[in-house]
Amino acid sequence: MVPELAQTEKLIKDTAKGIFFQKGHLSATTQEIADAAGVNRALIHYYFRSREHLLEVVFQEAVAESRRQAAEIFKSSDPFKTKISKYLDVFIDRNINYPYIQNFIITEITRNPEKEKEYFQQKRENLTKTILPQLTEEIEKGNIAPIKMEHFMTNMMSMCSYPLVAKPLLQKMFGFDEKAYRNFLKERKAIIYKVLFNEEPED
Amino acid sequence: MVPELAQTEKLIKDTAKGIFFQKGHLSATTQEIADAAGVNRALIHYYFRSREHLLEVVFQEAVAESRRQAAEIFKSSDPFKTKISKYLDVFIDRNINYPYIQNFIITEITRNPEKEKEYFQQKRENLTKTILPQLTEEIEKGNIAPIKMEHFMTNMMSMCSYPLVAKPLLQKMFGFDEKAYRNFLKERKAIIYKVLFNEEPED
Amino acid sequence: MVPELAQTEKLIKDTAKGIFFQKGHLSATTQEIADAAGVNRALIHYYFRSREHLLEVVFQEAVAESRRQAAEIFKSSDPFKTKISKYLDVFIDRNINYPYIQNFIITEITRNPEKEKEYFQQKRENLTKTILPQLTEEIEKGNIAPIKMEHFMTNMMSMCSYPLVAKPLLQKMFGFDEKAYRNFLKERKAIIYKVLFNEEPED
Amino acid sequence: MVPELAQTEKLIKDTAKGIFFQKGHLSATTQEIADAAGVNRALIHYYFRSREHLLEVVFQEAVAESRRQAAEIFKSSDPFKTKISKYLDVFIDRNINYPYIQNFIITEITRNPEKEKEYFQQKRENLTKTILPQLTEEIEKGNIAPIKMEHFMTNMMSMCSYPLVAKPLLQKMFGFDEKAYRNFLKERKAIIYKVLFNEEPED
DNA sequence: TATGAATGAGGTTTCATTCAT
DNA sequence: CATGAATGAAACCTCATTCAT
Repeated sequence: MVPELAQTEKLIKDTAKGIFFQKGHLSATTQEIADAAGVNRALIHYYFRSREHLLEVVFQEAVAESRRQAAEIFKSSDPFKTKISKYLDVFIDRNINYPYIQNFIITEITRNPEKEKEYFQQKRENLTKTILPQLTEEIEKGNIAPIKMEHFMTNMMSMCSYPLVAKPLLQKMFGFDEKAYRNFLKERKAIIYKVLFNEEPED
Repeated sequence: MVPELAQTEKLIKDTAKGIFFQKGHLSATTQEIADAAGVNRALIHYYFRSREHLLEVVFQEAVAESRRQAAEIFKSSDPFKTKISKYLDVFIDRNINYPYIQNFIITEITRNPEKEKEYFQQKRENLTKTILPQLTEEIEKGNIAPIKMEHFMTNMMSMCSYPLVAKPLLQKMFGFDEKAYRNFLKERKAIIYKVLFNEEPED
Repeated sequence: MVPELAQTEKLIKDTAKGIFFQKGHLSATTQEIADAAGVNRALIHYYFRSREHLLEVVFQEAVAESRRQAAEIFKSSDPFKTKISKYLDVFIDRNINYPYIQNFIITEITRNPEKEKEYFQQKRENLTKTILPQLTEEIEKGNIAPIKMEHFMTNMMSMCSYPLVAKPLLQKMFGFDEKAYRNFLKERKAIIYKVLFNEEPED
Repeated sequence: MVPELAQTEKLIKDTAKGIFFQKGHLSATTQEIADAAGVNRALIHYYFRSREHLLEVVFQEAVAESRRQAAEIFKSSDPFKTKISKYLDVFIDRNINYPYIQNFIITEITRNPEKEKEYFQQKRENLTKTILPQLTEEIEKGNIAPIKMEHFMTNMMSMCSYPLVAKPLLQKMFGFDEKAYRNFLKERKAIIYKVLFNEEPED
């Protein structure tokens, strides 16, 4: 009730982030968000103008750091396998807290394939100009078993994202509680590395 | 204009199946479905009582055959790797036509984790009573590299489902048109087998 | 309660017409219109999609006949004064039933001057190509006292429209009830003619 | 940033006056007014209690001088035609700067006919006790063609007010820019006099 | 079996207004 | 004086669903 230095905007953002990306309730109502944050519904519009804009803000904030880290990793001069290893680490560590961001991305792209056009443009360039040559080189050196880039990437993304996207399904299926599931996700870093390269990761 | 007796129910079902599971428009309105089927919106309620029930019916119909086939495969006396190989074949061939069924399953379980309780109960039993012993046996025989059952299953499910769930995303990223994407999915049968077992499939 | 052959759409239109253009309540709510018509508010959207569209439909319907009649009068081969006389007759007779249409037009043009652009384009052409030459001719013949076309038109429009636009104001000021006001408006036909041409109208 | 003591109230009033009565945006939001004045929205309520009250204040201020001048004119011992001539002069000169005040008056009276009851009471008395005898006298003297007081007043008010009320409409129709329109309005003083009395004004 | 009409519940958004500092 | 924050009321619109024929 006592507003402290515009904390409320952050409160709303954090609440929304929790509902959208931790609980996975992407269709949450402004009323639900307001209730969860303990504020008046109109306040959401006061700070964020529209539900859509709130979602956008919250999403960008949630992925900004991930993307920055990923870019940094792939710009480095590390060997290819090290890059992948670091990427797995960062990807899982960050998404473990917001498991449903991946669902959101998928849902958005399905609903509106033109959204984030420029992002995909850039991503595609990265793939052909950065990943592809490095992967090819490793294959030629005999360090990696021959595989098309698209399948390699799909394998990696699948094994990283699906356990997030399908979290409740796998939890139910394996009987994992929250803690066990977090642990399971952490284990996957090494598992995925091993499956991709058929060898144990270094550390 | 004169519908052949009771064909309309099927028409609605097929139309809904297409919109929901082929086009991936899970939030489609009854009006949209009715329009696509060329029927009056009220007919949907006449035949299916509610939007929710229609979705349920259409879903069950779409997965029934898959589940039957899967059950049959795992009940057989084939060697484990053969079972997996057959399963990959069946799973991809069936889901290639309804790529968004996996999204629906995930969405539903996320929204309401208690849904399909008995199905998961049974699935979990299958895992511990059927898959786990067979996998353990193969590992002991040295046919498969040591791996926890949960990771093995997650690897397999991830690499099967994610390319369906995230179809538009991968299409954009790789620049695949519809035909190329279908082809890509078919190739994955062998790819997944190889990644799981580190050896080429037999046929 | 017993719907008779889609009368309801007409009922809503007529009710809206009454509220908007007879009572002059241009800011009437969809709820108010629905209440006045005795229907559910959503029905208004069922038939007319949006409040704006309803207003548009109702407006066009209300002015269509007026415009047709006016066009006919000015296309005829009558002498200029006869045309004006007929126009006064038609304008007042029609607007007496929907006095607030003039307010609506003014409000709309004020709010959005680009609306009905093409209508004004045409109106302006009419003025310079049709009215101006005829008025000039009459002046040269000595039938009308010299006056700029713009002032002539403004005089006429003012004396026709203002008593509609400012109906309640004049009613209050003169102490006229509804019947007296209608009568007053009818009298104005001759008055305006006389003021414009400084002579009695023929009939 | 440091406002000169109590200038803000005037700033808000002037801004509101401009928006309401010069730009004709009668439905302007408190936010819009605050933005235009460069002040916080809450200040409007601090000084004026409510949007409605601000409008009232601004309106009264805008018409006070006009009414004072009009009263003075009609209280004088000038001949009737002189009075009218002076009134036209004053009315147009004042309203040329606030063209939309007339719209506001009309809108208000339409919305709530009981508003300004006492003002109309008095106006009506003026008409019967002051204007009517003078007009009658002039008619009997043969200085003015016979006409009912109500029509005379309506003619005059129409020709004065309508060009203000319908400013954008006439501007569009005649293709007048702002300057041309002001000029047009000034010309109308003589035009109206001539139409009312069928003779040129003296000066 | 089929349909046009009708409804109620609920969602987003806007706005004047008030509060607390 | 001035302001950012907060609120309640109300507006528009959409949708699944039901009704009456």
